[in-house]
Amino acid sequence: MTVPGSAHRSVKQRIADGLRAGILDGSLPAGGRLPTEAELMERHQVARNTVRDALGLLVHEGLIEARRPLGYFVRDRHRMDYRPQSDLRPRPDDLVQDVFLTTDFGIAGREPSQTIEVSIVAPPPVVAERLRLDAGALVVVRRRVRFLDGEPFYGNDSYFPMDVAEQTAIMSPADIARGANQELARHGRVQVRAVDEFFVRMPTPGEVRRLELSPGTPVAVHVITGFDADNRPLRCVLSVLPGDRHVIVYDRPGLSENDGGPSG
Amino acid sequence: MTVPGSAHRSVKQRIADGLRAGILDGSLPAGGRLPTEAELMERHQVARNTVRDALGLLVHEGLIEARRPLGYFVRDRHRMDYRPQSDLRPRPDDLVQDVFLTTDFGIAGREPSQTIEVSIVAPPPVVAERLRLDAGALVVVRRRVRFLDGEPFYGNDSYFPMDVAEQTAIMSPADIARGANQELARHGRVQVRAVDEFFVRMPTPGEVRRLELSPGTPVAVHVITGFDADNRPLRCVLSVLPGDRHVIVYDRPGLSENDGGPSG
DNA sequence: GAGTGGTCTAGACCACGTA
DNA sequence: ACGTGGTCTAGACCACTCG
Repeated sequence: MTVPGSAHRSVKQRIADGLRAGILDGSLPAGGRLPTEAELMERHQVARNTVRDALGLLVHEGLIEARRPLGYFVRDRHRMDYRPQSDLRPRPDDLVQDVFLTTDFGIAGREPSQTIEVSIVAPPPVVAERLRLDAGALVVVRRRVRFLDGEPFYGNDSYFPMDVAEQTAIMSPADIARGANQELARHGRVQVRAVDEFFVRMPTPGEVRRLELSPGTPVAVHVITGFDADNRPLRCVLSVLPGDRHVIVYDRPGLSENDGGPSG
Repeated sequence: MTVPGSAHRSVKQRIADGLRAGILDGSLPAGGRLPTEAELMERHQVARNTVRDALGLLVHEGLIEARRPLGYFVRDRHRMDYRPQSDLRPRPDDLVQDVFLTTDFGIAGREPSQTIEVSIVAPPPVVAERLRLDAGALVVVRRRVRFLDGEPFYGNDSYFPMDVAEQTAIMSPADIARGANQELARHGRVQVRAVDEFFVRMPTPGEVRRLELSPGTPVAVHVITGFDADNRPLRCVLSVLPGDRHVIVYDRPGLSENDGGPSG
């Protein structure tokens, strides 16, 4: 068709707009089923590929997902909180509860589990940079996936320079009894400072498989670099958090003038 | 075709795999041009739509973008840091510089600018919750977009309950001289605590327009809720950070046992 | 088995910025 | 003007899984 005066929205855009509006205003509730492709073809009198293009927009916006052969469904989000600062101070759970009454923070009743796999590898560039490693240097990595009721919750890969990890329990593919920090401290490597970074991006195909991500699900990558008193990097932890399952929470005293903002 | 023994990868997947590998190993460098659709059709002996499906995968992974009529290009990322805690303590720029030698944190030489627009609206649900507003209650919102060299850098919307904002400079569509916190404090509303939350999701079409986002670019939504000494919410700030332009950095003392982790 | 979405083909015309 | 990607059509066959 290509109606000239149709507000510069293509057919697939207008089909997507209608469905999106229904999702946002609640007339298509979370978990609800959308019309089938055939129904949308009939309703809008267009070819199947046009309908699929429209649905593809919503899939990549993270609003819907296809469950073949049941149809398309409005995605439902049950996000859990992730607290990077949890070791710094006690969690003011009472206050948070009070503040966010309607948010689902529940973890109760869900069975946690994890897989751990220890290996010696060439580090990815992001890790090599932060650990200040020479090209070709190897690292010990503890690759972990944490699950809740069998559903992957996040990936957590800890990288250690070889000289830091050797002769410690870090090399063992089991949970570290008192945590990696105390294990390192027992060997004279005390971490006194950390830098946290968050990147936001679309997942790699490997992450999609490992964390069972639906299309349209971005991830936050939380990179923690720990340093000793001499400012030498001791470890680098790379957590991959699916965006549809987490909210990252910091609680802090202070004024917090609007946003922090960019700096250079 | 549907070759049975082809490792369960579809044709479009295999075309995408080849291009992705080239991007990741550097043989297709950032900023470089990909083959045209016609060239890929010829090379792989497939229909145009199949080629487009393959390229669509990479577009939605955020790896490439189309610049019509020039072709597809490998996306280049120049991410700037965003420091939510910048008002809490001086930035240890010296240390950070030392740690991340190769990351581009430069803001120098780029001309900042912003647009501000003040209005009274019904708050979005996420804000109404955090401000503990009754249904139907209105808020004052200062909607801001910050630019660097004319390129949208992030959106920053500050919401205030009506009773907090009225009679203050917040209602004026100009920059607030000493910042909103001091302006509120001048009126007896002192913020003593804040909770930070980060959500990761795909942008809405409105955000895509406002921030000029390419397809495959997720956003981090930084929600700050500020409280006074009586634990009453004073303000809620919603920053929308394009994932291709930012890295969020926290610097903190302490042990930071691996990751914090989920809590309930 | 029936019906869903997933993949692929082979065409057509359009919109747009570069040159 | 040209070549690029963007949109749309009208078909075909396949893979999957629910009932």
